[in-house]
Amino acid sequence: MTLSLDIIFSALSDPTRRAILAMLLEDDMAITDLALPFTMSLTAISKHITILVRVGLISQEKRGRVKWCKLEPDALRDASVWMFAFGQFDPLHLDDFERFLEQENLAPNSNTD
Amino acid sequence: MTLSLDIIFSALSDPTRRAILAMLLEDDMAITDLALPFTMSLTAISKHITILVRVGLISQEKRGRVKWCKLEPDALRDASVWMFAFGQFDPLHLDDFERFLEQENLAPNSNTD
DNA sequence: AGCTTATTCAACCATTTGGTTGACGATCGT
DNA sequence: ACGATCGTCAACCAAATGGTTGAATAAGCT
Repeated sequence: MTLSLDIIFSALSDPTRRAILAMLLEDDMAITDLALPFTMSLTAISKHITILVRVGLISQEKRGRVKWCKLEPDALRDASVWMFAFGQFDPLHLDDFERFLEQENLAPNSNTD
Repeated sequence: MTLSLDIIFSALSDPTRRAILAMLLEDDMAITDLALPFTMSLTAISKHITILVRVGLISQEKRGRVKWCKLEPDALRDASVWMFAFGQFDPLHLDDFERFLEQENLAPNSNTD
């Protein structure tokens, strides 16, 4: 349990990996496509994705020769809870979250029609 | 901004540092006291604390020869918002948080008396 | 069958990280 | 003034991290 926090936070500490996750927020993608925006090698991106898969933030399904990557936000749950336990000292946080969600139309109950 | 997420998540990825933060959740403490529960050297703990100060998670006030450390949970704000933006795919999260806060008596409005 | 595309593997490299020890500067108590 | 305590500094070390290149595997196209 404490180990999973180690590797989750560690996985999130790299900007390339966070960018990959952000891309998957839009849609499921193949590894080659995920690598496209970056200047670094495909191998490097592949390694980053391996790390994200290992910590459960990404799941993969191989169809033909292409591996489709899918965001698994549930893997953030423990880390979210941990962080929120510390954030509690600032009484504005919960409101902040809700306001953020409203703004971004990301709230679970935001009726976006 | 993206740099601060790097260093915040990186700071959180070490179990010793998270343990230090947890200790400061109870009370402000001196560095020597923070080091007490750990088997590693005082120097090692001092370095960990330096990192936590650098990313803003701890503030320090020197009184005499002892440096008092204080938790600064606001430094978690950006990271919390980032994580929550990803967690939004699971509609249970907000409830989870609130339930967790209630259980732990950590909610901003939990009347603990 | 043969070329192309998708992805990983293996080996290597530089830098960062997390730890150690021993010495050092400051401050406190007596 | 002296010894103990608080904390950092400097130098060092092993292991992990993030990247590279070149070759290998596997699947699709024609």
